[in-house]
Amino acid sequence: MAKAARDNSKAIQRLRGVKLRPTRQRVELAGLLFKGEDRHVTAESLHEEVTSLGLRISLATVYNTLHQFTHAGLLRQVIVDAARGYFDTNTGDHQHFFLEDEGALIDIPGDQITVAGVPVPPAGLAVDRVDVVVRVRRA
Amino acid sequence: MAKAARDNSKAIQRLRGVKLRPTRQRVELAGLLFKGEDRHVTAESLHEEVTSLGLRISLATVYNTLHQFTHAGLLRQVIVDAARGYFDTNTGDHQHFFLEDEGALIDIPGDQITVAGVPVPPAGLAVDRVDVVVRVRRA
DNA sequence: CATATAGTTTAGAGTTATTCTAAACTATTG
DNA sequence: CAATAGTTTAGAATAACTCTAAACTATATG
Repeated sequence: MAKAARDNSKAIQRLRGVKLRPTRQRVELAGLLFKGEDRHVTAESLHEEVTSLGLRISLATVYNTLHQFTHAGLLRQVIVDAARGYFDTNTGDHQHFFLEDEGALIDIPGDQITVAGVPVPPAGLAVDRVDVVVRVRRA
Repeated sequence: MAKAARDNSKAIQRLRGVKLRPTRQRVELAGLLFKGEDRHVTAESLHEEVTSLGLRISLATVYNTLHQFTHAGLLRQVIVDAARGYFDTNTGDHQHFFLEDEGALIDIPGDQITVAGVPVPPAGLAVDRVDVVVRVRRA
């Protein structure tokens, strides 16, 4: 029954669930990231968002937290751009459109794309993940 | 009938073919890149190779040249690692294994992998390329 | 074939994204 | 509520590029 807009109890639960101490910074970031629909952020974009909301979290902490969340399975890193790292709140099976002109990502549900014919990896190696990136630009 | 080992006439032909002046640096780099089988290089790795052969090409020129070759269609850039850019001498239709432990790439022939169900891109956008990266690590 | 010129190369400075470091801070435990 | 183990932070450091302006060179031209 707490005020919905600032209710961080879900974020705290989520952090406890993955054994991360619910510090003020982690709670605020988790609150932003997991509040609504799936999101794609970069460390800089998230830091700007945080700052524009009047919250105070250092950029280093944003980087640390994004990586901790990723290791904990709360986020997934998407590699589409050599210049910048993206983090995706959707950790399920899915793929991406990457809009090269504006550096934006759009999810493609995992049941929509099928990849067939992936060869057996060289001896001693196991497939970790198969990433599909559909690069699009202005027609 | 020139000495095979240092015969750069093919490299020069190739450069002329894409309207790039065959400077000493470009000829030497093209010679290394297109001499034999397909290769995957980073700017740093190629620069080290060049240097270890006693050739003298600045790192800036290696970067410039890799990009020029890419624009000319002689190379293709592969994005698999947030930290580093890879260039592939195989510009045809194909995909990659990425060995995460050692940062190496292995080609997967284009006729082996099939991607089905790619959705129509959002209005005004056209598919540029569909990249598949099979990330593998020690089993 | 000498030379003008447009294109190229380079060292080194600059930039950008990210990581490191060591000191200050804080959530949890007893 | 103090001890302590884990966190955060500013600022320095790093890594991978990119830029700049001056020196150089392939090619066209007289």
